Amino acid sequence: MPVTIQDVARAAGVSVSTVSRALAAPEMVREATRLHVVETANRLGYRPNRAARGLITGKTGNLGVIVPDLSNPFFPAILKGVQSQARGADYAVFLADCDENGAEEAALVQAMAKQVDGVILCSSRMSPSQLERTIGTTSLVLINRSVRDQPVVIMDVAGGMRQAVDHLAALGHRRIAYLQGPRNSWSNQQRRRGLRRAARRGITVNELGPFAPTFEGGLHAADLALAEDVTAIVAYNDLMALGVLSRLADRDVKVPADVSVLGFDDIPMAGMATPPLTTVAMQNGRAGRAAVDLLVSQISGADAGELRRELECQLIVRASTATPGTARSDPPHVTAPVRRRRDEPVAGA
Amino acid sequence: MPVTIQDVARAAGVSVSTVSRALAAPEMVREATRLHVVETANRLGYRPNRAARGLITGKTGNLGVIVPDLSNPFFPAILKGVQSQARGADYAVFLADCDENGAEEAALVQAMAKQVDGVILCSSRMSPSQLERTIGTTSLVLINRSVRDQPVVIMDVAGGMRQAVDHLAALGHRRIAYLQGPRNSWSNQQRRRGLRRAARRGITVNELGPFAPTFEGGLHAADLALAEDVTAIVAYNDLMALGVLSRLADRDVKVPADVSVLGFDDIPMAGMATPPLTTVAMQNGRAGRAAVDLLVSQISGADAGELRRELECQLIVRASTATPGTARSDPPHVTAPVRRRRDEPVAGA
DNA sequence: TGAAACCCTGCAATCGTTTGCAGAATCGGT
DNA sequence: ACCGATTCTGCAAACGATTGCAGGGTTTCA
Repeated sequence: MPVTIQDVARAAGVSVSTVSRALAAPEMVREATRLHVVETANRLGYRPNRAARGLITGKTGNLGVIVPDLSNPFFPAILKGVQSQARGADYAVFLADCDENGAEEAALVQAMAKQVDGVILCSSRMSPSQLERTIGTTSLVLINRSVRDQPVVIMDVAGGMRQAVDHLAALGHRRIAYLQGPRNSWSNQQRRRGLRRAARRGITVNELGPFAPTFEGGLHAADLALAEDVTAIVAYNDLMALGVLSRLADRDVKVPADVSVLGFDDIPMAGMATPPLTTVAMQNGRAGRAAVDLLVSQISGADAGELRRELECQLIVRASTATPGTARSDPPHVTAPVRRRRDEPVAGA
Repeated sequence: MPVTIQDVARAAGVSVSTVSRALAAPEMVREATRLHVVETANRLGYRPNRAARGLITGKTGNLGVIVPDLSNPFFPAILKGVQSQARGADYAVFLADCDENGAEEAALVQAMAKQVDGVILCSSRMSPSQLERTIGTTSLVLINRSVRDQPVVIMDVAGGMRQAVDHLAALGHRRIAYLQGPRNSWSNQQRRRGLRRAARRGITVNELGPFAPTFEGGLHAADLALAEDVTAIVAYNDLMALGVLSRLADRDVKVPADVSVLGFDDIPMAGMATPPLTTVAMQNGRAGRAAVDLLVSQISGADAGELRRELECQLIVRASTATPGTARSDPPHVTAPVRRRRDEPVAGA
């Protein structure tokens, strides 16, 4: 039923080789025949069968993307970049969701390997040894994880965090709390790295947690943070920060008057919170596009392709940060802030 | 480099046909050889080349999904269902994002056609004529759109809306506002269909809008709704409802004391708002799985496969709805609610 | 022991393309 | 008009799998 190259050849009165060349290597066939062939092909609505082509060329024209969890808004944002860049480079993309499971992820790469020219791994959950074993199966590009001399796209999370610290320092904060996400995650480590800037700025950082990187995690963390003697709270991500905001509102702690709150990621909801959240934006779409570029250049054999693409993060200042004590009704040096000490009991989970 | 069926055949000391059969048609080969072949295949790490198989069988073992916009959280939720169900049925999935563009969507189906056994269209943006032309290109399953006798998965949005109306009626609301989304969208039409139940319940509905189906659209709509003489506001979706909540909070209108607010979709953020949003949940993951089932059964030629799968919606009652005037400090019959009349000027966009 | 019946296995064609090689066509120059 | 040099074009093999058909081996029964 579908129209093949044979049909076109017959209709155009030439051989299949000529059709193939007319479409793929225009300089090898006379202009007149080329036009004629192209016209016939269009008329019949011919589209080459990529599988057949792949069989002989060894290239499939596909690439794969594996994400840990589609319902985490972070990944669709990247995917969207991958999508459009891939389409531009005439690649189709296979998608798989590994459910946050490293073994599953490795298996998916294996399963995909034959059908794609390369795979993009977003925030890979594989263990180092799994990863090591996977390298070489097919071309790989990693996003948000760096390993050996594999091409990677990295978000400069530490840099983003440094911007956040500088921002808080400039506002006059001297004691801040950092609410950790999953302890050993790459992201959490990077954020902590950025926090080291604080010392040089004369800021003390209380690291709390780890907490679940969710709204609920934020609710949980908020109370603990309030019990510390800090003027600003930096959350592992926006979801947690939103939770913090919500809990603080419940407890009648004013943001940013009583305490400043910072998030990370700049999810769409961040700008819609009350108050709108100051946060660090990552360039997810860009990351996706960059990953495709890296992958394509790796595939096309240009071993001179760059190996590491680092993307800036950008602090987005909104309304959840201000100078400490700013709008407080009683000046801080007169009345102690309504904040509990560490050793006092704390309400809520 | 990759291990082919030939390698396995050579290593096992049999012909390629035997290998093929040992793996695909176990009953056609002696148990002993089968075991031997399977063992060698595993040892060499053989995985059949799906493209090659597809060439001869005509089946690719892939299926495609096209969504209008990955950054709309509605779609990843469906995708996740598609993903896991497809993996279970041993299909790989191609993903494409058509950027809300019907023509692009049609083109993508064409491009995919040769590489997949069927395509799932989520909330297709194609015009009826585009759709008509696309049908027949390949097997199709539509989600959230019904057409001719194509297999479809439908969310019973009208039913969900009826639950919402019944809920409000039971609470005692008599005048409600509906904030419309994109005027001619299928979803908007379905919601309005469900609203017709209101009449039978003695409820008057003021239809406002259309508005952008976004947080900002909700901000915009909130003021207009307040100007109406209503006790409850039903938004086209949660994002708008969140905007409404935010605007209402700014204007010191208490929810649900002064006015009840209802959303639609049950996005993750809905439960985290203050107050947590009463909304209608759709079974997105289920829809994705159902679509795969329909597609697979259609592909495998069972023309007896069902054609229409309707999924219930479920009202999730949280804290943004209550009896009208419930917690109002002054009883409504004493002091008129702080709500403007339609003809008064209204602040904000 | 021989033949029929049956079960396995191998041969070879096939799917739709690409591509090296050789042959056909065209062209220019004399 | 003939020859060599250039273009073009076609033939056929190859990619990795599946599958109809036929042949080889084993078994069974007389």
